[in-house]
Amino acid sequence: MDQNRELKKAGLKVTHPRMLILDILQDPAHQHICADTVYKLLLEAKTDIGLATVYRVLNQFDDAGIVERHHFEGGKSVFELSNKNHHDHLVCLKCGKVIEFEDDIIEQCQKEIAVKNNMDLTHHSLYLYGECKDGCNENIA
Amino acid sequence: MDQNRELKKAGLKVTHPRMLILDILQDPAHQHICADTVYKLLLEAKTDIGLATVYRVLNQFDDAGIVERHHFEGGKSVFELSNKNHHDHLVCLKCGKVIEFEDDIIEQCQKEIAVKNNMDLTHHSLYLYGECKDGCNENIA
DNA sequence: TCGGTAATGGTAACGATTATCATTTGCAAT
DNA sequence: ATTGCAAATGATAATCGTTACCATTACCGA
Repeated sequence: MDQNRELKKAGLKVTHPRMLILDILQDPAHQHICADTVYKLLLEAKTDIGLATVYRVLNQFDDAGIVERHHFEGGKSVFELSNKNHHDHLVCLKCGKVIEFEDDIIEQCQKEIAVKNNMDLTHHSLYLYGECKDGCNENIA
Repeated sequence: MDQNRELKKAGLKVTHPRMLILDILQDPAHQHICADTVYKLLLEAKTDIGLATVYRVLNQFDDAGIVERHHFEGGKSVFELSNKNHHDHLVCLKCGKVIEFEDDIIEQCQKEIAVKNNMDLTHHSLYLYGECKDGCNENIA
């Protein structure tokens, strides 16, 4: 069991809810997922995990660095596994599609801006919003 | 009256609450202000404008393009007058200070990324978070 | 297997924001 | 100036995402 080790490494006890939530996060179909959707998926899977636990576990995963939290427009947090390279996001406001991208030049500029303004940079959030030119199904995910 | 024209141009009736809120937004001391703070200032000014009206008016100003809405970390919206050049924000997580900056290179990169991914860019949000190296009073505004 | 601590689920509570609705106000036409 | 009516307002209930609380349950080392 791989999740097993992942949880222990983070100092978290291996419990049923945490395993199931990690499963969902690891499913490529569920990138950038919100707490509510995780909860719905757990319900559909006929488990009886409470919404409070979903929020708690996602927060713990965030604290442990297992997931990253994002604030896209809309007011709710979305999470993604943090086992990939740093990247930013391009979000389609029509269909909800999320494209990940990396841009070294932007990263470099940000560092310079922080230095210029006498700040220690801890993190940043960059979201580009737009509309797919084609292949957009108009359904917000 | 300057506000008068500003409101009419936006197709908004000139009312007491809207004038007062516009006053507050135009005060350089109140850049990046949240709805709650606007309401508190109105209370201190011995007016009897309701919180609902504050939210309503800020939304109308946003729709009319009079203000811009930002989502800094912390979950609440902050507003600033949009009568200045486009810029992004650098936020100190210790003292709450907000520094505005412009970076043409970053802007250019963003456009290229959108093109590369076949998206029409409508807007973006870029926030840099960090800590002042000095002169930071540790009080969240 | 047992025991204690940590984790859980249900639900109440919370903060930010919006909806509802009866009352008041701006303002165009008189 | 006066009137009429749609638009705006204020009080408050309701909503949404999230957290707090607390009695019960589940991990896991001894």
